[in-house]
Amino acid sequence: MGEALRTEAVEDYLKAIYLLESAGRAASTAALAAHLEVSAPSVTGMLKKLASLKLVRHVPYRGVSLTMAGRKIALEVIRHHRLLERYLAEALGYPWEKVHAEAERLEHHISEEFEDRIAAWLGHPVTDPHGDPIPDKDGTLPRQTGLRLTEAGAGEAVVIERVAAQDAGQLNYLGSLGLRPEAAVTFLGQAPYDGPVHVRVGTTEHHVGVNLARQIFVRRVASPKGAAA
Amino acid sequence: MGEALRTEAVEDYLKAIYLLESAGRAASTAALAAHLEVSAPSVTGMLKKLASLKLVRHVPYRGVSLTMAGRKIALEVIRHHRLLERYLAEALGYPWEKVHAEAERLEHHISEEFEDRIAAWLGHPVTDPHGDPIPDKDGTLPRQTGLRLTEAGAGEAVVIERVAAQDAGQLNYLGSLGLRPEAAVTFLGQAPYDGPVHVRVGTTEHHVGVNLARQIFVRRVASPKGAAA
DNA sequence: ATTCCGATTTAGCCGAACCTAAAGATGGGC
DNA sequence: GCCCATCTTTAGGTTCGGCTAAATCGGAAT
Repeated sequence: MGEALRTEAVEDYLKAIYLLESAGRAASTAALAAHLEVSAPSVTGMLKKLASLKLVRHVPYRGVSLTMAGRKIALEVIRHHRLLERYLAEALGYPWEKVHAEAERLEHHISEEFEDRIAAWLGHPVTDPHGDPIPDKDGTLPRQTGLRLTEAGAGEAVVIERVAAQDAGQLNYLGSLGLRPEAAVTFLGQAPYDGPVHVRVGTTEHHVGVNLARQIFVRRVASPKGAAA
Repeated sequence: MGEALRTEAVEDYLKAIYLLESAGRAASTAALAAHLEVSAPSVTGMLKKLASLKLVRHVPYRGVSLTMAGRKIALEVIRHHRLLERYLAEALGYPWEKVHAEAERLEHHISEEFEDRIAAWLGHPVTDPHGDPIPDKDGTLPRQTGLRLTEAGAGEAVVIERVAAQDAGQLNYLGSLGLRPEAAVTFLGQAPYDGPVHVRVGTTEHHVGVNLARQIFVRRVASPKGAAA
């Protein structure tokens, strides 16, 4: 006992709590209900169960936080998810906007052996196709250093590190523009009053709505070979 | 509605009924209970549900048979299972005695897109690693023509078509002897009183217990290049 | 300090799929 | 033709994870 309680629902809740926590947002009942598409009372009920299992700390009316044991499970599920996304993209040619849904289905059902085999096949990657870090088997995560594209200096050359958009249509659109992890782009600036963001990819310029652009995280690039003054 | 009822349990029952039917054995409550590792009353309950969904015909105290709708679902699940087995073996290097357990986990959770992509990757194979036929997308099955190894004529050259053993240890053993689908072997004969079966694989002879040998299905081979009188 | 609104929890319920214990059907042996 | 062992179903109950409706909490605004 202790392993028997790892139902799909339990794993889903722990993952959702982890993702909310790591996005800086509070893991409130309402946020979890929205994330998991269940009613608020269902969330309360499950949180009480998770607390009794010592997987979360639950302060009534104040939300939850993961215990070490809960975080461990969450990271295992996230590792499965992100490895699967990467595998689906690389081994089976899935377009990046479709990998999430399929990985979501499979993440609870793969064995440790499957996990190990796809990780080895992929060469133990550290990020998924969206640029999100893949937790190590022992639960350590590569540090994300990025800033938002919109926070770069005007005219600055950057490399896309991560695209946080979830919607398949948005991802497909960004992909068609070449705005995906590892792409080198130049942030040209932003029109006033939350206007569109101007960005150069290769030789073409694109305008991207602010809300979408804010989902793009980049890292500064040292100097794109001999470009410094 | 009509799709919503395809729970994992429903799919498992339909698959088990199909496999029992196609093995010639009656789909009795007891047989299903043994196969699915649940109690007999649980089976009765589910059969009533399946009957109300028009997926099986249930004559109380007489067992069940699949309707067309039920057979369709069973074949879809079996297609998933066998495609997965093949994919795990070929794409990820799983040994054949391990593919069954992993496919069992995943078969209910892959999307149609995943099914299509692995089928294409494999080149639309018609058998799984055990030699069992993979149903087509429209539900048609390649016909199995084989006879049991023990039914071949003494001294006859045959090709293994299918290995029906389920146990991982047995499969591992047979594999280590080279007794796997597509292997060309010669049936040398059988010791009296249900004694071991003698078979030649390549240049070496092996003795295999009758019960295990009876799980091996073969097809007669025309003439192994210039071997005829 | 009081009110009020939104967020949360409690209370009570449902369906799916399992279980055990007990009752009922079937069919083989005599 | 009857009896009995075996198989199957009925009866009643559990757990899990969801739901709605109603009560309650807590913080923001007056």
